[in-house]
Amino acid sequence: MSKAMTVIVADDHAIVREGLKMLLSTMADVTVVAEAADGEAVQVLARSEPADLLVLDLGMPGVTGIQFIADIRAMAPRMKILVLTANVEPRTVRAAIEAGANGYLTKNGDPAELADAVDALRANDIYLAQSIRFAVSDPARQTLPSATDEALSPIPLTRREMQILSLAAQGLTAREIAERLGISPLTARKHRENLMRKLSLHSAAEIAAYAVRIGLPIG
Amino acid sequence: MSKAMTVIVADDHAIVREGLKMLLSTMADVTVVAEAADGEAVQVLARSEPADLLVLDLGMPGVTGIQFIADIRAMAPRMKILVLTANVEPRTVRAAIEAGANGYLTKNGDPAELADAVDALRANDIYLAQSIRFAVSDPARQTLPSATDEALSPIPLTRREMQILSLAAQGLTAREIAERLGISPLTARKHRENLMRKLSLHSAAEIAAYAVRIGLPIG
DNA sequence: GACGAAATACGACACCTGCCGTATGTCGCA
DNA sequence: TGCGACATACGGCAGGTGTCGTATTTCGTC
Repeated sequence: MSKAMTVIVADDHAIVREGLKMLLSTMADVTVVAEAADGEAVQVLARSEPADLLVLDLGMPGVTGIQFIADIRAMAPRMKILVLTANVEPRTVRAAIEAGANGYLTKNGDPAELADAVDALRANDIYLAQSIRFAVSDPARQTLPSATDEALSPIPLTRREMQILSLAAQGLTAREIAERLGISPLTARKHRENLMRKLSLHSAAEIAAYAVRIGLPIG
Repeated sequence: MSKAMTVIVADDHAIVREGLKMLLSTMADVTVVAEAADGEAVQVLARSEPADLLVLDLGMPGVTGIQFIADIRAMAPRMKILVLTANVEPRTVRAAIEAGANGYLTKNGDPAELADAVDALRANDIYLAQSIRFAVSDPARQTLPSATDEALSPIPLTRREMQILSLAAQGLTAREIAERLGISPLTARKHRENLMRKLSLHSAAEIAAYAVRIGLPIG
């Protein structure tokens, strides 16, 4: 019927990309036209050759969380974004959708859901993995994402805080972080302090555990 | 020529399993006969229905590192073990091989390596991913793994150290750990010190990241 | 141009950490 | 019986952390 749907596959693991490509290629009217291994490649593709669909692993290097989705959404407003990640924190799911993602799959889910998700997105629906559907379906949030922004907002971190989170997660001290970013150790410390308050974390260990769990780039 | 090679695919992400199965099914004489999503399932399969090959993701829940490989090797001595992980620490690669793994692939590597690795293992060779080959090829380690045990052995932790690792990973201080275990804070501290030396970790953050990455129960 | 958000920067204080010692009791195994 | 591994326990010291302040500059947006 309609012409083939073009897809960009973005995941830092080549083996996972290959698996996704094979899974997608079994679907009718789906063509994988490009792949990306880091956030920058995704941005370049979104700007120069946006496809109909982007399958995006949130744990990639250079993909600093939710803000990245909003950036891609801004670059390629008509491209569907299907987030694929191991992360199942309700907060992140909500935030991803509000930032402009059209679907959210977990790596633990039934692989058949990938096909369902692609179909749903093709029909301009939003698709959430079975296992996390409850997270967004609570009655207080039935309104369209475009409406409420400031309500229970998904703890937005600033760009700087995102950087500090990533570096602190690697066990770097405030001084080391400051050196890498070319700022004062006291400033690095203050950024960390702020992000810890936002995320309700209380130690370096909790920062690291949190970062690994949400699949932040650790390298 | 020969009969088909039976394979068990073990990864906690269903989508990755599915991708691996598709990749493997494109190879001649390879049949995926089972899959597992956690360490326990792998052990059950190894005991009851060992296959010719186990493709094992080291990052799975219940797969507590190197010791797990040795256990599987003991349960099914004739089953080839192909380790697949994002981890590229030379130490881990060496330890995995010494514990009885027959191959080591990284998730970042060229997917074509999977076929190469399967072929190599079928021919009773050991296969290492291109990107990490240097790690084990240093001349000082050319001896057979069966010979040297005490040398750089695969980092055994005592029961107590395991407990402390788990608690420290949650961000607990020495005092809090001591309270939970009913021992002196100074003793808890010493246990932590010892396990850190064994694992070459140097901060609470690294402990937490390590624990989450190897899938320790996080409480 | 005015306002707010973000980024920058500094200080103080109690506490914890990572690293270095040492020492004693228990238990298994050769 | 004795050796070695493990668990227990204590202390010092330099440095880092977590939490509380305050203050200036830069930047986007209304």
